[in-house]
Amino acid sequence: MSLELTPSQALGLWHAVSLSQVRSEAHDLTLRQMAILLQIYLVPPPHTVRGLAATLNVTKPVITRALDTMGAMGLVDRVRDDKDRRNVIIKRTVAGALYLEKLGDVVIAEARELPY
Amino acid sequence: MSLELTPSQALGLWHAVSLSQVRSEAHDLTLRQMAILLQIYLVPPPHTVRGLAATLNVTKPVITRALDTMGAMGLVDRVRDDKDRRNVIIKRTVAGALYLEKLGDVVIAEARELPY
DNA sequence: CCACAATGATACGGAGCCGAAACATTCGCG
DNA sequence: CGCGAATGTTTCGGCTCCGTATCATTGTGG
Repeated sequence: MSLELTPSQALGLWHAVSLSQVRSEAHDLTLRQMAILLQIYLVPPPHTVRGLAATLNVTKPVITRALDTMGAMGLVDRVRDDKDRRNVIIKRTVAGALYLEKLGDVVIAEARELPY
Repeated sequence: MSLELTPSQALGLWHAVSLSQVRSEAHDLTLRQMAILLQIYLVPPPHTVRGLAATLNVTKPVITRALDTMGAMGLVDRVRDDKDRRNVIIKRTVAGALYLEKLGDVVIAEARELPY
């Protein structure tokens, strides 16, 4: 059975999680960065700059810069593809997995405490 | 009964909605702006700059600037409080309500199409 | 081999947001 | 009245992100 939400639940959940993120997080990710991170961790590899750019419907420099930023945070890693050295394969990290695990916990907790 | 999500559902929902926002939206709101907008529309008025700053745990200029931006987009409106002219009351707009209604629709649609 | 395509990174000018501090206006209270 | 507190705005320098164009490296096909 699919997950059926009422309009009140949908916006209430988005509100509660956004609020939680804003309140707690000193260094929050951009919506684009968040989407890239989730794509990397929730969709089977391999992930490339070009592939992510096509999926998110943004230009390649957007992906490169986001990977620079999140790479510096330790959330992702980049490795050259040895079969085709033009490609860069984006790798997951323990820190990235932990980051998203915490995000999932927040979503679950806020969903549980929603009114009706 | 409360809304119980599995970790997979929680992150999958966040992923799908973020992706949808990034792909479609030319001019996306900051996480802070989103939190402010949702706070204004989901919590009973009145809303003031000071109150929002305290709720979101940010400084007042953050609220002022976000209201400038979202006001220019027509998503919110500002009116001086006649009882205490130091206060500014933040008002909802039709465009803002419509914007959030569409966001709610996206969340509901993505939740419905989540795997297991 | 060599010209061309593909991939990702970089340069550059512009725009938006940030935190801290200073500011203008209004209220309250002695 | 007058002075300090409260409220919201503005200013400042700095940082990040953006889009376009260009570059460097690597693969591919004739």
